[in-house]
Amino acid sequence: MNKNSAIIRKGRKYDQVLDGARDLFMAHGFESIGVDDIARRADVSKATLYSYFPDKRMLFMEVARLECQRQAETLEAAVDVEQPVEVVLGVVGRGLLEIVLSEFGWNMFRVCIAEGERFPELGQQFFETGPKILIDRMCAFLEIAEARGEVIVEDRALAADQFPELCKAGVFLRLVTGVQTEFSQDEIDRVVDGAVEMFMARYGVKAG
Amino acid sequence: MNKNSAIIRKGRKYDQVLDGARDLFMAHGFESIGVDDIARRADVSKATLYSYFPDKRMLFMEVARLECQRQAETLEAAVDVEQPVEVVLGVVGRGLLEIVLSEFGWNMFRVCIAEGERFPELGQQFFETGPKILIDRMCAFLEIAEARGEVIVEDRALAADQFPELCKAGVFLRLVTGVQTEFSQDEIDRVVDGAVEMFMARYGVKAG
DNA sequence: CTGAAAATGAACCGACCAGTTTATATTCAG
DNA sequence: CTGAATATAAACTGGTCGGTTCATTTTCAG
Repeated sequence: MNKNSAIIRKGRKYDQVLDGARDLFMAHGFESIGVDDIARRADVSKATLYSYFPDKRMLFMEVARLECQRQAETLEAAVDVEQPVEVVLGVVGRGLLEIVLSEFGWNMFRVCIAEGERFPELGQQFFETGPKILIDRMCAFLEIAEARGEVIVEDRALAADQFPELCKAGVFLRLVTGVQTEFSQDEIDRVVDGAVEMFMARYGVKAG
Repeated sequence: MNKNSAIIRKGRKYDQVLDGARDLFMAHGFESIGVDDIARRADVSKATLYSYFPDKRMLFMEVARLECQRQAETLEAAVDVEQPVEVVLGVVGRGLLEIVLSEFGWNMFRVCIAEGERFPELGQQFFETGPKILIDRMCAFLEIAEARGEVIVEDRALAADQFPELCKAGVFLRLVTGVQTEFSQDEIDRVVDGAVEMFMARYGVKAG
């Protein structure tokens, strides 16, 4: 047996636990899932679970960290900065909405907010490993686009905050309040296209 | 003693309970507050409390309903639709941010999301009595403004969703994740003014 | 003053759940 | 084969909290 595996991961069933936890947490949030549920789902004893993770929170944070990372990488891979601004924004917007509307995005958000005062580290970790990355990339991209003469942005940080928010217009609030839980591709296109149009109207350099 | 008061309100200490509940819920959210805490704060016995409200949820929903109503009225009173669009939007934006950043707004939101799956009615009630009202008024105002020739808005519902979202750019996410909890007037002005500028760039009718 | 309605408080119930312990069983390297 | 490391099941602890009950006291209209 390869010695590295024992060093890198702390035991044979480490990933099993993580996978089970991810499934349940992402589907039902944090509080409504018991440690017993996770152990059962992961086909692992509770004692084993606690031999890997000090407590439920830490387990959740690890799940969240990994999942955020995965989502960020997926979105980033879909972007080609060589494309015109409108195209890039469209891709980013649609990708963002996909995350926001996914089981993961929704539950991640829910837990961050719900548990905000009981463990604040989570919300901050989420922001740093999720939205923050998007905003940073957005800033960098706007700089490139400005160098290409496609846009003029005085306050880049503000613009980078505005676009993602614009993409969630109408969708996010209805989602989190439970007023609407399913969104058609048409609805998504309408809001993303609307966001791109608005963004370009404000920052785009006129044709020519 | 006036007979109506007995009919309208169900007992002498009804308001006492409501007030105590509001204070605690708005300051600490839903789950972290116990029914015993509320009874103690309201100077009322637990049994009395339960003689007015069937359970903790219903108590919270009533508190939420009243508070939403109050906030909506305050914001509405501050608006003068006779003013130019830019001015009205500025007032609305600043008023909205004040609500969002307040103890009430923040906790209201938190609870809606946190308890979303345990009692969905709350989120929906919140949406209907809060954001929905703003959006509706916004639509109506855009129609008026368009009649005055100040703006041209093809998709009014979308625009009415976009503006409030734009006002929260950068602020909301940092707030709920706990990354930033205090916002200076300068920061608020920057984002609201940015929102108005962007909105006018997209929908405003050029000078003249 | 009086009697019904309202309020009290304190004990109590039952459910839930994170985390621990223990005695037993399985795995696997050497 | 052996023994140390790891895993297991299940019982147990300790605490929280929503909601109920009831015998007693307070309030207040008529």
